[in-house]
Amino acid sequence: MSLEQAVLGFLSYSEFTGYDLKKMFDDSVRHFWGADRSQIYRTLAQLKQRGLADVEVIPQDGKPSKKVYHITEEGRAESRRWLASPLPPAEVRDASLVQIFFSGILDDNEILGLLESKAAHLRDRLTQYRRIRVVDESDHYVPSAREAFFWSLTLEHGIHATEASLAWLEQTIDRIRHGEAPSMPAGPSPTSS
Amino acid sequence: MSLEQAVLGFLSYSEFTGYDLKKMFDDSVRHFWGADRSQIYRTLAQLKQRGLADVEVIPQDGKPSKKVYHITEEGRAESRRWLASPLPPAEVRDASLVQIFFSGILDDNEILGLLESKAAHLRDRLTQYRRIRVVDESDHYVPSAREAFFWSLTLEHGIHATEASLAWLEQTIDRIRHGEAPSMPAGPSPTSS
DNA sequence: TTGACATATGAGACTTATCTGATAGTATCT
DNA sequence: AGATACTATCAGATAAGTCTCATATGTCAA
Repeated sequence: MSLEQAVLGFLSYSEFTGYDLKKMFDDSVRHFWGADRSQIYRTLAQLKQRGLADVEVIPQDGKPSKKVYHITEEGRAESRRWLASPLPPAEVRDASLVQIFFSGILDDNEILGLLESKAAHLRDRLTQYRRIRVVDESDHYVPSAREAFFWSLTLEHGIHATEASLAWLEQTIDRIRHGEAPSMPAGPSPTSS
Repeated sequence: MSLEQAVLGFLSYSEFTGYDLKKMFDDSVRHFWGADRSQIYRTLAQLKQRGLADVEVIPQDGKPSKKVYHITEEGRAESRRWLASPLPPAEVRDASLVQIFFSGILDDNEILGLLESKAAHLRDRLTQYRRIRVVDESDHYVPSAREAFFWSLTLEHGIHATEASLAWLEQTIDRIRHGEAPSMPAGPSPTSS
């Protein structure tokens, strides 16, 4: 499971609590692997159970005690093993494409509206991506310039992929505007008999 | 849920059995929405329970009886409603990117090997996409040229998106080959100290 | 003072998806 | 005769992910 591996990856940089990890997920890998709080806490418990991480409970005054997780040697080995093993590419699972696939029953204007809304979403996403601060060594949890390089590669992937989808959408909108979508067959309709 | 909507979409073209639907999924929407046999049968049962589809049991000699599902008027209305409602874009969830994100602990050659393997996978995928027969009206279950147009749009999206990922990968491989990835800090290593 | 926000953890229920295998008959290949 | 594959359905287990709620305390602004 990749969530497990992502958590292990962060722990290989330094020790963290579930709370820290949630924040790190949110501002570094969320664009390709989101994680829920409950999920992170459960994953940490599992890692501990499998001997890939250790816990240290640190009581704090004023705040609830925190559980700091450390990676173990086995954890490090497991992470390295996974990082070096080839993975099949991710399966696409996109409800918007399901919508487009069956959208023939709508009329061109309705479809254009939908496509415009999808395009707007993607433009938003692009803006967000471009706003993500360029990670550099001054950043507190970037272990080294090497890590920063790979971190930024994944962001660039996000930008490239989103731009491609957007370009396809814009081209598609254009084609439909120019009447390229064949019209609905006369068939049985409420207005014809 | 989109699986429900995809099934409903097919049923709006014609009546089908679970078995038929499984095949249709596999050769038309699998590249953006895969479905398991169990999942399809369960979804059909739910659609029936919700009054969106009707069943007709047809005994066959030699083969087990089949259950042919028909869409109801409510089903048609529900499908139309969903198709016309804007959806948020799909969340990305890509284990390969998790791998790349943390791959700084590997050496450049190991990383290049991984990236090459990912590129090979994407090239395969592209070949498969390009081999998918261009849908046309001679095809038995294409309701009309209008549907065929939207079907092929989704395929084009797949091709564009895959090409973009591949281009990014190839560019990345090049950059790493040219030594752009900063080297690992000296740090504590088994050979130093 | 009330509510939002930040720190900090996690249980519990639910939904979604996948994997395995049971059932049952026919046809085709080796 | 035996193996494989196609037609046809679906239960059951597990895995993975989402959503809501509960607990506890401190700070800051409206």
